[in-house]
Amino acid sequence: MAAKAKSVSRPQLTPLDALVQAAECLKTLAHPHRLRMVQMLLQGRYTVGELAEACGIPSHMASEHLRLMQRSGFLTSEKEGRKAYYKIIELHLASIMACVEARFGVGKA
Amino acid sequence: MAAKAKSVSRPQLTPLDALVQAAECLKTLAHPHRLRMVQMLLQGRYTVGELAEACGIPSHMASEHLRLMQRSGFLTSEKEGRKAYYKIIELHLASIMACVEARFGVGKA
DNA sequence: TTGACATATCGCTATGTTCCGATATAATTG
DNA sequence: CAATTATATCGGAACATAGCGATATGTCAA
Repeated sequence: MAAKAKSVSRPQLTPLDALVQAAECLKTLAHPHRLRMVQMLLQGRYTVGELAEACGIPSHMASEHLRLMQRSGFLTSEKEGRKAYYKIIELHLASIMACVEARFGVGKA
Repeated sequence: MAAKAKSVSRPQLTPLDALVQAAECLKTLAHPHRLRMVQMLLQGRYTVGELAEACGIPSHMASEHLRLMQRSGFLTSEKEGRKAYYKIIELHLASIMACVEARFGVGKA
């Protein structure tokens, strides 16, 4: 099967089901408050309340964003007393956030 | 004071309005067919029909995805006869796709 | 135990997105 | 010119998501 010129120059395509997963992860990330939370969590451990305050949202909404990211495998949480600390477990988030910061600035922009 | 890490280690936050823009861009990217199109376009120039076929969707839907990405400043198009060639103009897409491929594989995964 | 606090969950509404058929425009071919 | 091809746009149905008040759960302090 001689194929068309194209099939020669496209050895580098990600399979569709991987792209479906990738799209879901990007969708999870694609929210300003969730981006802020990820950015903070890449620098340390924070509670729901701290993240909520930094985003200027009620803490029950921060809780929902965090739950969503936890379901996507981005985060995990540890309870300490009545507080819940979240932290990053998906290490690729660091490089993706670096890309985002390279494009959209990191404070000084 | 015991340098509660926090106030000291927090000079690195992206302003909220930049995160709003970033979230919009990520949302634009967060679709499997659009990821496929971007991945292909990072390797060359393609027409609407070629991209549609690679995604297995009707070309009028490819056209909509492409228009969306054009509005987000990712792409531009050039008409040649009755065909329309699209190509990447947002160069940061290369590094973001590299992150995505690092996490989700690029064919061999 | 009572009350305040921190977090989590539920139900609802408003809004947005995806997909699709139908139709429109524009270039090429016969 | 009419028919075909390639792309673009419109309108609507199905579905998903964001945000919010109300409420629930678990923890601490007095």
